[in-house]
Parts: sequence; C-alpha cells; structure tokens
Amino acid sequence: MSGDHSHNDSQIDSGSRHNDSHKHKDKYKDKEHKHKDHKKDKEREKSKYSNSEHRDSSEKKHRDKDKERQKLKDGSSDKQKDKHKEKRKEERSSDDRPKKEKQNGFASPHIKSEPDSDDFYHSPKLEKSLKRERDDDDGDYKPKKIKTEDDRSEKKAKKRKQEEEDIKPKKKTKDKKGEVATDGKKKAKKEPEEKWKWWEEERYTDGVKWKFLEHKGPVFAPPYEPLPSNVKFYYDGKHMKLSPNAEEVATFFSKMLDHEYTTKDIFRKNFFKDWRKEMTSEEKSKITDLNKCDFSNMSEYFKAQSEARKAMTKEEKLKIKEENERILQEYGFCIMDNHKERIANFRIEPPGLFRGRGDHPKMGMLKRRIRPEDIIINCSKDSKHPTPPPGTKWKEVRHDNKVTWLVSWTENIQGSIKYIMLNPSSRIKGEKDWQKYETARRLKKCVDRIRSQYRDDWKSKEMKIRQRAVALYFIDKLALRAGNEKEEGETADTVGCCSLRVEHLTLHPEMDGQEFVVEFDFLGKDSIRYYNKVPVEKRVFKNLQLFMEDKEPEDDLFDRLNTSILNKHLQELMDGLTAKVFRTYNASITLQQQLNELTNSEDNVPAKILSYNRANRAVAILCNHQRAPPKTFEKSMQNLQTKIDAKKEQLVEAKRELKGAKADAKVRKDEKFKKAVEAKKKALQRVEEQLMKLEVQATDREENKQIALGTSKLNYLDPRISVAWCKKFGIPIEKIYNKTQREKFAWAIDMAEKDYEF
DNA sequence: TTCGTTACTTAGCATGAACGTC
DNA sequence: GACGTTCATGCTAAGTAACGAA
Repeated sequence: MSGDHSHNDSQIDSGSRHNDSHKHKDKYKDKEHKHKDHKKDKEREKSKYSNSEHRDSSEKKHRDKDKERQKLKDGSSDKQKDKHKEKRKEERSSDDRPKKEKQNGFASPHIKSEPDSDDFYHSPKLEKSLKRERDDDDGDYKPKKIKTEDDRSEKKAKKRKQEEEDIKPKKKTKDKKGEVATDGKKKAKKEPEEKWKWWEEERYTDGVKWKFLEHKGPVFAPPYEPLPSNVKFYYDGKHMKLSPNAEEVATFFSKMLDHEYTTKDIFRKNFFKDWRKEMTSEEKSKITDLNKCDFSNMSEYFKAQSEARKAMTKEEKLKIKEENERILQEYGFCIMDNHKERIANFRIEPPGLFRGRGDHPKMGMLKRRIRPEDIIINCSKDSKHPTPPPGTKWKEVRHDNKVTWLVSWTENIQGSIKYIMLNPSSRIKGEKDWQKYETARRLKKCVDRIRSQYRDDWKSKEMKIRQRAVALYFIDKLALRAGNEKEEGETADTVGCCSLRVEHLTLHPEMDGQEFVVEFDFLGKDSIRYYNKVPVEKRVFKNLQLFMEDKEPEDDLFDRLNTSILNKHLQELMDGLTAKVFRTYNASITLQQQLNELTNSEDNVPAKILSYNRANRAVAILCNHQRAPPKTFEKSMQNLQTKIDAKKEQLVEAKRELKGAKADAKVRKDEKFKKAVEAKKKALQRVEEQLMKLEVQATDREENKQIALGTSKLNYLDPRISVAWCKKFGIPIEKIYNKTQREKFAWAIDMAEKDYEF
C-alpha cells in the first residue's frame, strides 16, 4: 500500500465541528441553488479549457501550470456536464434559505497497509462454478418440494426438513446459537428449533432471483376519516367547512405545524399550490392566501389525539398491538422458494406532504394516496396471486423472477419507483450483502496495484486520466461517494466526488504548518455537510490547481469525468469494482485495524466494548456519518454525571469502611474480622467497577454526541470482523449487535471464527 | 455516447416500545 | 405503577449503478 492512506489523521481541523457551523452558514445560503443551469456550460467550459491549454501565458506565476497544461492532451469526447450554470449564477445571490450545517473534522487514527491474506471464504462472484444450476422453468416449479434434492448431501436433506418447518405459518425464526436468552418472556413465543442456513446452500446462477414467490400484496393506508364537526378551520378569521379532499390535505399541513418545515417559503408555496388542486372551485376562489389560513384548531385536535393515544389503557394498547401482529402475520411474510421470509415494508406509504431533506425544491408538495390501480404485483405464475381490495384491480400482475421486489408503484413527487422488498434477514438480501463484502475483500488483494496506478496517472498526458486519478484518490483516501449527476431543480443541491465543483474546495499551499492542504466544504447525501482539511500529495495539489484554473466557482472540478467513466475504468482494474466498493473496503479494513490497535485483552468487558465503539467511531467519522445531537443529550449527560458523583462518594465511603475493618482486624485477630475485611474489599472492588463502568459510558456517550454508528455498522462493516472479535475476546455478540442486527448478520455469526481476517 | 429507466443500497430521523428508577 | 430516559424499529428519502434504447 502506498503511504498516503491514513484516514482522517490528516484532518487537521479536528476541533472545528462545534464552532464552525455558524461561520459557514452564510456561505451555504449563498451556494444554495446557484449551481442551477450549471451543466449547460460544461461544454463551453471544456472548449475554454482546451483553448487555454494551447495559449501562452506571460504571467510568471502560471508558468509551471502552463507547462503542465501544454503537456496535456485534450480528453476527447467526454460527456457534457454543463447545463445550467447561468441560472445558477443568477440565483446565487438571491437565495438565502438556511442550510443544514454539519461537518466532520475529527482526528482519527490511520489505516495501515496490510499484507494480503488468503481469502478465507470464496467470493460469491467467483464461485459460480459452485452454484447449483436451477431449472429455469417457472411453470414447472412445485412449491414446497425441493427440485434438486437428489444431488444434495445429507446436510441438505436435513435442511429440507427445516425448510418445511420454516414455511409453516406463525413461526418466527430463532436467534443464532450462542445467543444469551435475555428475554425469557419472548422465548415463550413459538420458534422453530433451527434457522435456515441459506449461506450453506448454493446460489442461483446469473439473474434468477427466485423460482417461487407468493405473497398477499401490500397493506394500504387507512382511508381518510373526516374531522369531527367541532374541529374547525378558519380562513381570514372566519370558520370555513372544507370539502373532504381539501380537508384531508389541510390535515397534513396542520399535523406539521410545529415543524420548521411549515415556515419555509418553498414548503408553503408548494403545499399551497397542491392544496388548491384539491379544492372545490368555490374553495379555490375563497382561499387565496395561505397566510390567512388558521390550522391551529386542527393542530390542537391532532395533538390531543396523540395524547389520548399515549394515555390509552393497557388493554386498549394490547388490542392495537394484537391487531398489528395479525396484519404482520397476514401481510408481513411471503413464501420464496420454500421458505417463509419476512417482508421489509409491506405497508404502502400513506399520503402526506413531501419532506425532502436539506433545501429540497419540492418540499411541501402533496404526496398522493396510492390506490390498487397504481400497484404492480410481482409473484410467480403458479402462486396464489394477491387479491386487490373489493371493487378495485391491480395495475398489473407480472412474473419477473429476475428482480427481488414483490410490489411496486410510481410516486408522484419525483416520478420514481417505490418497491416492497424483503427484510435484511432474508436470503435474497443476505446473499447480496455477503457478496458485497467479498468484493471488498477482493479489492484488498489488488488495492496496492490500483493505488500505484492512479498515482502514475496523476502524471498522465491526458486531462481525463488525471482527473480520474485524482477523483479516485479522493474516493479512496476520504471515502467520498461516487457523485452521480443529478437532475437540476429536482432535488437539493448535493454532490459527491465526481460532481464536486470548484467552489467546494479551497487550496492552501500552506496551512497550520502543513503543506498542500485541501479544504473541502460541501453538502453530501441527505444534505449532510462534509467539511475537512486534508494535506494531500504535491502532485495532487498541483493537479487540483490545474483543474480549477480559469473556472468559475460553480464549474465542475472534474469536467472530464463522471461516475460512469470512473466505474468503467474500475471495472477494468478489477471485476465488480465500483466506486462504492472503496467505501466498503476502507470502512471494514479500518474497523479491523482499529480493533487490533485498541483492544487490550486485559481489559474488562465494558472497556473492550468502549474500544469497539471507538473503532466503529473511526469508521463513522471516515464515512461522515453524522447525526443531530439527541434532544435530551445535555440532560442525560448531566444525569450520568450525577450518578458518577454519587458513585465516587460511595467509593470514598467503601474505602473508609475497608480501612476501619482492617484496623479492627489488626487489633482483634479474629477470623470474623478477617472475613469482614474480605467482604469490605469485595464491596470496594464492586464500587470501583461500577464507577469505571459509568465513566466509560460517559466517555462513550460524549464521543458519540454527533456521530451515528449505526449506518456503518449496518452497511459498511463486514460483520465477520465483529463476530471474530467477539469470539476472540469473549464478548457476547449481543453487546455488539441487537436482535435485528443479529438476524441480518446471522450468516456472519454462524460462519466467522475468531481467526477471521477481512 | 447519452439519456432515461429501473433496481437496489444507504441514510437520518421520528416514533413508540422497552427499560430503569423511584 | 408512574414517570422519564434510552433504544429499536419503521419510514422513506436519497444515493449508486446497471441496463437498454436512441
């Protein structure tokens, strides 16, 4: 591995997170939306750029750059990335909406290069020869019988038995072996003896996702219930009875009245526009100004309802719970290839107001109600098809076993397709997840070669190749996302690596005693701010200067590059390699290295878990997984501190008592007094341990204030690393993964031994 | 090559359930 | 058992990336 892959150790502004947000607020207000119409200028930019490459510069300070430029060939027929720059420029100063402000900038430990190790498990991608060839003929498929049983081993015959167990209704899968029975009550629920180990079976060959699929279809949102007559809407101070459609949409707004959303101009504008579409012509003519609408009575009604729900008796709550359980049992599972599998989201999204993240241009728009006529059902031909509600029909019933979804519909805000799919614990999701980590492990084997190649490419004569190489360096070093192009005006203005603009970087030849520092400041996925100051290699720095030269702030940094070009290149370097594999690889390798570095085998369990959380945290920082500090954070820290103080007092007391007991034992050399000393010693020890546990908890919580560990744990960290760590250090797996996570990672919990290496 | 479409993963937040404390 | 806090889960938006048609 090349030397420059320490993650975040280079973030020299580790303290900036807490005080920088206001400082940058204006900057974001300004940046907001100014990129519109950006893309249409890409071509102009490109030609401008090629021209500049051949132009002589008399400015001395540009001499080196010019030399460099002259060396470069034009990057041929690259994609235009230049649509809306003018518009963006226009809007640049007009927009002053606030921006969500988050930033990273924590110091975190390095990633060290590791020698390649042999793959412990076969990569699913490379394992095709091991896969069972399954008959492609859907029509022939008999559910609940195993077609390929003849060629199966004894183990598989045993499994068949399990499978038949599994598909019996009402049975829940059981947690993995080794799990401590912490919830005795729940254990009373019926559960099969063994869980289906799909990971011990062969996989389908290319494309086919299932042979048999049967389900009950989606659960629709409950119909609208008109408000009671005493709940009133006022317009311009006067009560006004709304038509059912208009009233429903008004309730959506009134339910959000306490939310900041409803104060935003775009939200209000979008809402009002869509609301008017639902009004009768009479309403439309009367209600012309949202500011004259008074939803407060409606809002109070919903608050009271919510309170009433909280105040329900146990019996009432139980009744609701039972009803939900009944719906879950009826609609929450499907049969896929002889196995009963849990569905992730079997409920159709209810109508409401669209809540985009960040400064979304469509926030407040009406998300319409989905009807059976909007629904496409996917199931096998020979299954019992789901029946639409009486008097309705499905848009379509199809039988496509090359996809994993059961139900789909098109939403009206962005026109994108929504799906109902299986739970992460399902075979179909698990296999994919496992495969993802195997691809990342294959990257581990060739990452040195790839790194040395992109370093060479920094010197390439072709601009396109240089840009690709620098982008890849960022993706690798900083775990940036790929950065697909987005449709202007359709979504919030966010970027990833390939879509970075000049305005998102500031180059500092020298900063805080370090050379060649790049300051990143942009909004990434979910409009989460990425803020980082990173020293880079000189050559990267020089290239960036070159890429930024003669460009406007709103121009693309990598004007010859997009994710498609980058991924095509990556595909040539390694089968299955895409930009996002780097994130998975770097996250997982960081966890493994951090665990090796931080875990002290002498530590007790809470201290080891703190080490684990710190390792997890290093990854979350690398991937910029942030969260808003919990609302109760300060208070809960205070409470914890109170507990710590009390425990400290208890410790003083315990010490005093031990001293007294010792003194007694010295004077009265009696067995009874000796025993008392022992007892006091133990008590002291106990208090010490409790205090330590509390202090560890406080440290952990404080360090975690603005960092979300869940996302990396769930999506980026090869679970086998964690399982192996638990096994090696005798940590119960429940301390690391909760029940849902254990279900998702059942494959890893079952297969990883303590010597597993990513 | 570009563009639109589709399928799927990744993401943070709101809510409600579970838990601990008194 | 009531209450406050913490944690798990559900929800759905927002990404990535593959694919096929023009």
